Amino acid sequence: MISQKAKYALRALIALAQAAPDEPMLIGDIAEQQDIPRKFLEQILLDLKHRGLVRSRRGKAGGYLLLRSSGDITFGEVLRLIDGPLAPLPCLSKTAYHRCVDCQDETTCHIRKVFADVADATRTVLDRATIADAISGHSATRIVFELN
Amino acid sequence: MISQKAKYALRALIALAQAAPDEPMLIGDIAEQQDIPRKFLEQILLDLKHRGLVRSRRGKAGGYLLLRSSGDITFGEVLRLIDGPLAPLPCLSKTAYHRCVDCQDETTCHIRKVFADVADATRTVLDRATIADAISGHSATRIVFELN
DNA sequence: ATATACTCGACCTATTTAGTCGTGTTTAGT
DNA sequence: ACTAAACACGACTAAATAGGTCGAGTATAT
Repeated sequence: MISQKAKYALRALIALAQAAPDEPMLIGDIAEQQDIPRKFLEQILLDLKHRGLVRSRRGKAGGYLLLRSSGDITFGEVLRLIDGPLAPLPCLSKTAYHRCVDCQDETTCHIRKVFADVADATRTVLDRATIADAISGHSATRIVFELN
Repeated sequence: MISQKAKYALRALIALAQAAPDEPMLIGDIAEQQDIPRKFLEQILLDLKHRGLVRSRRGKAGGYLLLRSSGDITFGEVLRLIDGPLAPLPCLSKTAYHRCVDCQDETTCHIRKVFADVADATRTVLDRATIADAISGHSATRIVFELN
């Protein structure tokens, strides 16, 4: 399960992508439109800003704007920044690899091989799906499963 | 990330599958072989027993045995029983569906569509991969990704 | 000036995770 | 029947995470 925070982040980005491209959108407006606790959303947008996904303007006529194109922001990127690595095991993360604490031998680990397939699949889907895709309802990836 | 508990459960099942088919294996032996805290493992094996994956014999010459064939126990089943639903959103779980608390309209939810692909992929992989597959190192599913 | 709006560290509560403990019950062997 | 071996099981605990909230501060347009 992804965190509530990550859901909020994605919904906020979708709201920004749907807003007028050059008029900043207020935190309060995003919060109300998307039904997100306002103070919590402040925190989230700040994270997104620090990571360069959005920019902000303070004071009157301030608010938030998408800094990059909605077709250029992937679900994978957002989830990694809010929830951490996508991989089901730390030893399978490409972006934040570290050994499983109690792993005796990674090359022969029986469960690792199964989860490598899971990691691969989720990474592919989430790193291809953009905010723009989500809005259009168009899926970026078609997945075909074949029996081995 | 899957929980430590689920990893332990999978490793314990793998150990049982690799043991002599009709001689019970001691909790202590599984714990030592797999480097799992013994008391914690007791709890886990009890869960697996209540769900019918293993059976136990008490007293001298007691221990645990696999109740079903290792080719019949899937990773999906084990993960669901230890960690709960596989789906990344509650509204995408086939086994434990429930509405996202703050969802305004499920049919038009933009993030749901993307995560539906993720859910599909992980379900497919995990519900096909068995304990026997894990031991043999043979992958049950080949996944092909196509651009849409 | 001043009202508006973002900034940001600190704080908070409930739940979950990862165990541990101790007592009880069952069983095989003598 | 006794006893040692082994599982059963509810209760307990510490630390981390999730999901927020608070309040003082800073920038900006008018």
